[in-house]
Amino acid sequence: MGCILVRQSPIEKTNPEGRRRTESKEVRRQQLIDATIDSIAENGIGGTTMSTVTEIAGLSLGIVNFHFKSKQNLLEETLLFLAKEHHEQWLEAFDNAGLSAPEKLLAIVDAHFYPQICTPKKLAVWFAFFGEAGRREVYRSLINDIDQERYDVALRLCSEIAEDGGYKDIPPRQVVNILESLYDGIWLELLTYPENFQRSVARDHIAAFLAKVYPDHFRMPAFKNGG
Amino acid sequence: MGCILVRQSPIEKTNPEGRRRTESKEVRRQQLIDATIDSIAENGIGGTTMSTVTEIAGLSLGIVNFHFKSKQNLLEETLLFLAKEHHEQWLEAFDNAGLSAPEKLLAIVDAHFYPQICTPKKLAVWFAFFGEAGRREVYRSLINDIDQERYDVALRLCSEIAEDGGYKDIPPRQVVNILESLYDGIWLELLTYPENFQRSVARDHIAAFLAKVYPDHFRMPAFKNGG
DNA sequence: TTCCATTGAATGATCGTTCAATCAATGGCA
DNA sequence: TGCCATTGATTGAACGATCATTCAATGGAA
Repeated sequence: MGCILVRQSPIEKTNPEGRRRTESKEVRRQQLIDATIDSIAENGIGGTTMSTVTEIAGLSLGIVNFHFKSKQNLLEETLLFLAKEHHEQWLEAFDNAGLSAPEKLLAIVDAHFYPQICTPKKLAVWFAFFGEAGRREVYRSLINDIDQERYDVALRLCSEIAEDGGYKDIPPRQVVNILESLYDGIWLELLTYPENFQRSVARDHIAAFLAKVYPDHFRMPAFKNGG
Repeated sequence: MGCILVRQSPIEKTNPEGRRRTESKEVRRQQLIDATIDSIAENGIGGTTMSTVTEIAGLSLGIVNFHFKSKQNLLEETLLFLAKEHHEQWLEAFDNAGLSAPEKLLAIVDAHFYPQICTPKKLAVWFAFFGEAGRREVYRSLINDIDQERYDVALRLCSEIAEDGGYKDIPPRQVVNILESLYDGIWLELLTYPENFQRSVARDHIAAFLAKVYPDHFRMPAFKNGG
């Protein structure tokens, strides 16, 4: 969880438990963000306190207000971390995909179900933020730019596919709106009924939609019984 | 908001503001549930306190613990009220619809976007509950039976339609799963971007999906630019 | 007068935040 | 290298605010 990005200092001096007492700001901030994700997933935002976060991180109570302006700031940085992580993933998938528009679009879809992105823990945190009625505008404006880019790219791809295939009954914008709804809706199903769904099947549901809308450009996945 | 169900006592004696001081348990409970919906929509679950609820209801602080076992019990009764309200609506729509399976199914879809059900306030409350990570199991088991019925009915209808039309590429169960995901996902879009979507357009998105999956049984809605 | 709904002050618990004290790492100096 | 002063990270007790809940007192209906 972000540990890739942040270098741990070389082990020079360690306390009896093998942990350095002091670390760089960067390391501590990520450590606290990771602990916040764990705490929200387990206790919800309402049940997440400075105590739960610092206890999970194995640090002392006062340290959050040293590395973050406030608890609210810690929450916002946590949301931003998840948004950036997702953004990196789909952008990388997009770049590495084949050159055709369907391949590019399917890469974006698939990125939603990567093991690093689509974990029960992170889904719980996403919907914890989305569900915070009092601060929806704050959270939305935080990730708006990041989300907008994905929307725009998908719209461009769908327009190209629709043009190429002469698909006229559902305009590209509506296809993208349905796609975006499906991401969220299927994520919520995965979160609510984890025993009934697998990531791969969830992904196939979206692929099936695309195969129906753009039949000459996407292959219908094979569905077994159940799932 | 439920006011239809609960009779206000006849006005016999009123205080200077024109309100009776005492009311039946039934009236007070609904009054507090309505106030809870308002409070959650405005402040979130975390920001909803005994004070915010009783202030909105125009009652005194201590009254919630007189009519409900606890704050948590008030929250659960509120969720249950919304679930039952939704259940009533789609069941009535289902009964009043035409006899064919497509008509029945579309009635269930449409019920999700009734003005009484699909309000910004109530959507905010739904997702506030879904987002509560710490108590997801509690809330889920509360509404599970109610939701299961809709799922089963929809599955039966889709099976009938698939049989009738010889649709074989997406099994009925997967169609229903996608439908359920679309309800949630489109509700979330309506909640997050209320300025970009209208209820009727949101409903057409689902109708468009059905027209693609069961083309001989559902008509593709006409999409204008935008929306 | 009886009964029950209603009130709101009081209580104890828990929260976010502050900050003086403490600890460890680093750089300069001998 | 060995030693010390400086810097900055870390700790946790303390504080004030806010919360859910309790309950004795009050009000109104029958």
